[in-house]
Amino acid sequence: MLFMPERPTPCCVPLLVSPLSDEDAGRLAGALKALADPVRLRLVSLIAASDGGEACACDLTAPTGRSQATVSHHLSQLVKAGIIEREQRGKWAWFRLDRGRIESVCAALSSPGPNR
Amino acid sequence: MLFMPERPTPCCVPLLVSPLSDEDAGRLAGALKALADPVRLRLVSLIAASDGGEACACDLTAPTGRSQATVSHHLSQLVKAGIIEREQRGKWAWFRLDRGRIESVCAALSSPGPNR
DNA sequence: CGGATATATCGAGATCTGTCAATATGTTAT
DNA sequence: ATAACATATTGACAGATCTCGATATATCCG
Repeated sequence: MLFMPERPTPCCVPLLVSPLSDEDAGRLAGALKALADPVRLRLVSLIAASDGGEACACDLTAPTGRSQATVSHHLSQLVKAGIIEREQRGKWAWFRLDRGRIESVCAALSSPGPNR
Repeated sequence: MLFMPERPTPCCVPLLVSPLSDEDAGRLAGALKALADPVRLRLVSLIAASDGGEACACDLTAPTGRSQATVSHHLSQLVKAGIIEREQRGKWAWFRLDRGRIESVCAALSSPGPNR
C-alpha cells in the first residue's frame, strides 16, 4: 500500500473520464458557478495572498470597488460553496480558503494522464 | 535548458499566488462561466468520452434532454470560450476538446506547491 | 432543381444574478 | 444602558442566462 499525500475533499467527480451523471454535473456546475465571477475571484485571490492566509472582511471591501452589502453577499456565496471558511473574531469576520475544495474542483477538470 | 512538455494555452493567470487584476479576474471568470453549467459540462464530458475524442452534434442532443436549439447554443458558447473546437464535415458538425484550454483553467486554480 | 436532413439563428418568456440603499443584528467600548 | 462600529439581511431593480418553437441556412442526394 502506497503512502498517499492528503486527498482533496472529493466534492466533484472527474469530467473528462466518463460521461457525468446529471447530479454530478449539477454539483460540479455549482462549484464552478461559485468561482465564475470576477468579484468573487478577486476575493479568493485577496484572501489567498493575505498575510497568514486569512483576511478580514473589513479589508476586502475597498479593493473590489463594490458596496459593503455586495461584498458580504459574495463572501456568503463562497462560504456556502465551501470555497472559503468564515470565523467570527469579536466584531470582525475573518475568512480563509479551503484549498482542498478548490483542488477538488481542479482535479475534476484535470486531464487523465497517459499513465493514470 | 530543460525540455518541457507542452504548455497549456495560458488563457488564465494563477488565482492563488497574488491578487488578480481586474482584467485577469474577468478573463478567468469568463472561462469558468463557460464551464459552469450542467448541460455544458455534460456536453464536454460526452465529447471527452467519445470514440476518437470527438463527437457529432447529432449525438449530443438526446443525452442532454434539451432541444436541438438549446444544445446548439451551448456548443457555441463552449466554442466561443475555446473549450471545444468545431469542424464541419458535410452536413455534420463535429466537436473535440481543447484539452490545453481546460488545463489552463485548471492550472489557474491549482495551489502553488511548496517547491514551486 | 427539389426534397430531405443537420445545424444555426431569431424572438420571446421565465428565471437567475449582481448590485445597492436602507435597515437589522451583533459586538465592543464608554 | 448607550453609542459606535462591523457585518448581515432585506427589498428592489436592471441585466444576464436558459430555454424553446419557429425559421433560416447549408449540405447532400436523387
